[in-house]
Parts: sequence; C-alpha cells; structure tokens
Amino acid sequence: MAGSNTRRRILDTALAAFGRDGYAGTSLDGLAAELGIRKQTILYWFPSKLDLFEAVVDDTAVDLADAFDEAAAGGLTGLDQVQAIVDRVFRLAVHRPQVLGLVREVTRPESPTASRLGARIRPLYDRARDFLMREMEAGRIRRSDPAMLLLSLYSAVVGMVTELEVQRTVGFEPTLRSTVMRRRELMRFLRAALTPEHPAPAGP
Amino acid sequence: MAGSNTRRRILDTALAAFGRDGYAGTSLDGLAAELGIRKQTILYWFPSKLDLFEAVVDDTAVDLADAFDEAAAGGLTGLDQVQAIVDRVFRLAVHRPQVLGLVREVTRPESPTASRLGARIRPLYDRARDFLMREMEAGRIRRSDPAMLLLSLYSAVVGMVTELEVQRTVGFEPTLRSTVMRRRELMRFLRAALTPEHPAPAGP
DNA sequence: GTCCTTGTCTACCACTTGGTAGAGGAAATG
DNA sequence: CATTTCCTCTACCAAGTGGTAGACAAGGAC
Repeated sequence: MAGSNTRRRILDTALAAFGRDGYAGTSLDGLAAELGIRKQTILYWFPSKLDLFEAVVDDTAVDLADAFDEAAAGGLTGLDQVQAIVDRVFRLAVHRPQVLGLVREVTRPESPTASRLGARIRPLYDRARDFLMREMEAGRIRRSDPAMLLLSLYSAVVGMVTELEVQRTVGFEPTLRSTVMRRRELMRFLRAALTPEHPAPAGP
Repeated sequence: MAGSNTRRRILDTALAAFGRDGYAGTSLDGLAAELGIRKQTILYWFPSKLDLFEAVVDDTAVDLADAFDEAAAGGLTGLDQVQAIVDRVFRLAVHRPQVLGLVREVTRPESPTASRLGARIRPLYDRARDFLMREMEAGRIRRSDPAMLLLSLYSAVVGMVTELEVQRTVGFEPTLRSTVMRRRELMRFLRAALTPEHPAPAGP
C-alpha cells in the first residue's frame, strides 16, 4: 500500500504550490508534473481541485493549531507567552515556509475558502483574544481593544515572515543569523507596543 | 476622442479585478464583460495581459506616492508625521480600497511583477527609512532597526486595512464609526511601539 | 468626393484548464 | 487458478485562456 504515500506527497506539494502561486495560479497539470505523476492520479485522491485545496487547508490548520498548543503548553503569562508564540511561529516559518504562504493566500477576501480556514482558525483566534483580555485585566499587557491588537500582532508577524520569503525568492538566501535578528527586532517592537504604561491603569 | 476614456475605465476596473482576484485569477474576457466591451478592445489599449497589469501597477504607484507626498507636505516630525501618514493611507483605503488589494497581490513573492512595484516603491521606502532614522537620531522615536520597524509598520497598517475589506466581503459593511475606531486603535498601537523610553537614550 | 487614423468589433486559433471514462497492472483474497 | 480491490495510467472532452487577423464604422484632412 505505497499508494497512501502518494496522497501525502500530493498534499505537501499542493501546499507549497497554493501558497506560492495562489489557488487560481496553480494548475493540476503543473502540480502533477512537479510530482512526476499524471493529473488523473491527483483527481483519484481528491475528486476536484477545490477538494484538494480544502484538504490542504484543513491539513495546515491542524499544523497551526499544534504549534499554538505547543507554545501555550508552557503556561506562561504576559509578554513571555507572546514571545513563546512568536518564537514558535518563526520556527514554523523557517521549517515550513509554505504554511505562511497558504495563510496569506487563504486570508484574501475573495479566497475560494476564505470562510473555511476562517472557521478552522476561529477557535485559535478566540483563545488568543481571551488570553489578551485576561492579561490586560491582570495588568500585564497594555489595555486596548483585544481584537484590534490581535490583528496588529498577526499582521506584524505574518508581514515579517513574508518578508523572509520575499528575500528567498529574490535569491537572497536569509541566513540563520538574519532570521534571528528579525525575530529579535520584531519582539522588541511587540514588547514596546504591549508593555503597560503603569502597573495598574484602571479607567472607566 | 472619447476613446481615451476607455483606457481609463479599463485601468480602473482592472485595478479592482487584480486586487480582488489576483493576476492569475483575472481573465481578460471576464474583465471585458465587466466593462461591457470585448476583450479585443482591452488588447487594443494594452498589448498583453501583463502589459495591462504593469500599467495598473504603475498607475497605482503614482497614487500611493501622491498620498505620501501629501501627508509629508505638512513638515511634521516624530509621531505626528507617522499619524498623518496613517491617516492618509486610511483615507485612501476608504475611498479606493482596491489600491490596497493590489498592494497585497503585488507583494506576493511570486507576483508576476514583484520586482516592478518593488522598484516603484523603493523611493518611498527609502524616504520613509531616512525619516525614521532622522527621528530616532533626534530622540523623537524609539531606537531600533529602521528597516525592521518600517516593515512592522507597513504590515500593521496593511493588515488592518485588509481586515476592513474582509469584513466588507463577508457582507458586514464597515461603518464610518468602526473605521474611525480601527484607525484610532491602530494609532494607539503604533504610538505605544514608537514612543521613546527615555528622552535621550544615546548608545555606544 | 477619397484617404488615413482611430477605435471597436467578429471570427478564429493554439493551447491550457478542470474533469470524465475506462483500460490495465499489481497484489491481495478466495 | 479466478476475482476483486486498489492504484495509476491513456485517451478524450467541453469550456476557457491569451492573443492574432482583419472587417468595419466614424471622423478629420485633403
């Protein structure tokens, strides 16, 4: 039953292709060529292109959730927890940069399954927001609208990671050193933005 | 010579289409249908799809540059200048949301003209970085790597504005009120991140 | 009037797209 | 051995892709 391996290979290659070229920009023929198989083999495992895409999205959502779980398992609080998550996302971005490409593709307003990953991501989003609210309540993070703050955090992280990919595309292979630098700089930015002004602000 | 108006209409509609569906996801036939003309009329004004795309990008780059010029004309410094630019970008996003969609599309690593807008945007980028360096030197903005900081700023702003578009797509028409709220929240975030810790840090 | 330019159109073309139908090999199962 | 199941393939297809060739109408120049 070496065949089930084919399914895995298709998912992996499709993740890279969708993340790199987008849904519309990815063709089954091209994908098959990249895999050294026929397009019909892809359609055997996944009844349609959209089905394949959704499978890739679901697969990726699991990876992301795992990463978050892992980062959250330490039971940290405040900025230390934020740092742990950023570290984890960066590690994911270095090991499997395709994942972030897919996130970018799928968060496009007109993405074929914008709502789908939305639903998959929703629990993560809610957890993160609850965390931020709790920490604000405890005075460990500067008070602000948690939803907005979360969006800012998300944008900053994905933007930074995307930039790494852009460099790679241009042929400027980012060194481990430069990646570490970026992560550190991003954390400085986030810490500056999140550190509370006074120990306990408490306002109306 | 009412014809030249056609060119303008094509550019406007193409901007929206490319920003919404991406380069690969946009077909000349579909674009023509949207305009109520034949595809060949498009190809009369722009010799190829790629030419059209590049024209749209150039056109958009001019708009962006104008917006920056306008925001920078006040001769402000420090956080006030940053705020002016964010305000201006938000205004652009509200009036012509397609522009931000295109920016998003074109900053994809594998975008057909990733380097093109890159070149067009480069002067803006350099100006912004110089500004940040100057303000850091003057102690009006927290010291950090200007390039990284700029990327964080860019990501936060574009992410926030994109989110407005996502809401619109989902049918949740963002009110003027909610837009203003978002802008204010974003500025709080940026101010927190940029405000210098001490009046004059002075390093080695 | 005739000619030339401008702009939009119809008619086509070669190629690619996602998808269907079904042949055939390999291996387990009886 | 025969049968069935699993997997990958060849052979197609209808629709859509970007793009070419050229007809045709409107208007200005002469």
